Amino acid sequence: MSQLKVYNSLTRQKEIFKPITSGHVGMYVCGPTVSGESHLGHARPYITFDVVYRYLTYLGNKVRYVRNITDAGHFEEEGREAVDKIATKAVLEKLEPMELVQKYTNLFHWAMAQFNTISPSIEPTATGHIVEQVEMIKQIIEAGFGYEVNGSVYFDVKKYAASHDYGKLSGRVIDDLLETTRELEGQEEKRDRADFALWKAAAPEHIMRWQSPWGVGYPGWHIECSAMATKYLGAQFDIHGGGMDLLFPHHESEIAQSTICNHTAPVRYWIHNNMITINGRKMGKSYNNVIKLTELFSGNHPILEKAYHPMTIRFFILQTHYRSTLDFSNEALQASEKGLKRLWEAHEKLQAMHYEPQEGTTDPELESRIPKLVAEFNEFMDDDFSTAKVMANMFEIVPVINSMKDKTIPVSAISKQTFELLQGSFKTWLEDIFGLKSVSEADNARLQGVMQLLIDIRKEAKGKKDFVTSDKIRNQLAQLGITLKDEKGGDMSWSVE
RNA sequence: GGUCCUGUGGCCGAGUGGCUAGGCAGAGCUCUGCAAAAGCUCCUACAGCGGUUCGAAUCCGCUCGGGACCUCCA
Repeated sequence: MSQLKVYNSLTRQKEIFKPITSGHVGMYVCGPTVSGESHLGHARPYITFDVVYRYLTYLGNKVRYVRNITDAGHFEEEGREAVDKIATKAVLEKLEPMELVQKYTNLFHWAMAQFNTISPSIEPTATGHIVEQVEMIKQIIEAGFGYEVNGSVYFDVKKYAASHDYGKLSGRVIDDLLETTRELEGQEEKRDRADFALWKAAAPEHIMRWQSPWGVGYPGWHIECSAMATKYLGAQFDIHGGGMDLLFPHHESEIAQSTICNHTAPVRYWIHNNMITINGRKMGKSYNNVIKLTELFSGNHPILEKAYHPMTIRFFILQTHYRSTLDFSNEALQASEKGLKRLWEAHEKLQAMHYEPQEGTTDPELESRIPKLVAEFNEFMDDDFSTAKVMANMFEIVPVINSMKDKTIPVSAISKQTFELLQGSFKTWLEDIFGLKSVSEADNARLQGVMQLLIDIRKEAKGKKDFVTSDKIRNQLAQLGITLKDEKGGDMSWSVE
């Protein structure tokens, strides 16, 4: 049994994964800001870490998976005015802030269910942890690393950097940060350009506001994750995940805050997924190239040639290593769609198959190759979650399964033991670890009964060489989006578009 | 401007210095009443130029592309 190795952004190398407490894993993943609809880019981390979660569980760990909901507006600087994203949007849509947040939270949960992701163990909200955040800020001030100006509190990065390595995670050099030529507005209050807000005083028109020792305001951008991760996972925990774009300043600042409060580095393994790009460019609001998940599922977007099933997206994401960029295109997605169909149909055939021993039919080549390919599933996954390589191995096995189904290879070409290994592994890996499920809407007993009837009639017609009737059945079903296939040996199978 | 990543066949994408990943598309064949599916075979690429090495897509250097972060961002 090989050991799980993960690429740690902090050390920039693959390390053997060892949880702090053997058999238990604490994992925190940065969740969505529910001020708007999630898009394709957001799907990547949640699917990636869903598989990480599933795999760690499969390895026998008890995993506490915490993923926050950011429902308190994060600080956004637009021109001179500091505007709270959620508050602004709420005014536009004429909704109560919490109403808006609820709407998008529900939508997010719906999308995650479409992707068949497992719900986190704890899904804390920022608004539900204002007290914890205030407490943490107090601690930072007491420790001498925070200062108050006009009702806002900032983190003193320069002071922190004197005794700690600020920039360790993101590879940033503090002096470079200070020298940045970029002109930023609304920074007059800060002692230093590199400082970041822990608490912001709320302007009168700001709707989301809470009482604090420094006046009415709202929490800064990074503090919620520090506070909630500490609360639910402790001063130090195993894994912190999120998109690469959060490395700086978000995660870097999180480390600084938590280190001051908890006197220890908060995270053992930082895991970051890469971006989904479109025409080589990161998908993001600022680039105006966003495809929302609802649009993706419905096909209702000018870029989209058709609707894409959530499982196609999931498969598409898992066919690439999580640390590589993944470029969106209709062509690529349609390739995934077809690939997944082939793989899944083979999987279903395999599960429905029965082993029949037959003397002298064993194929030594297959008998040695299949277990090897299956054993590599674990090896590849242990190598920093190489889902793409596991998929590749599965595709190598697909022709064998199809041939067995068509009886061009006897099932007994492999031993019963190997057959059961294969059957079990496909189920475990595709369904439990990769979290894929059937795309078909055919899981309906009544429809299955109707189809069986049509198949029986068609078989009779074919038996009488009445091809007019048999073609009529097949053609009209095709028009309804149901594909009927004649198989070797006279059987027929069907699938819904 | 600073820091970092990256450039693989028609497309998408794995790739640990030596043993042609895989998917999609394309071509041929087999099976088949036809169709679809499936099976078999073919298509063997690593931006360019140098260097290290017995041997480089993989290491080093330079050049040229592309991107991310430095500002909300998955």
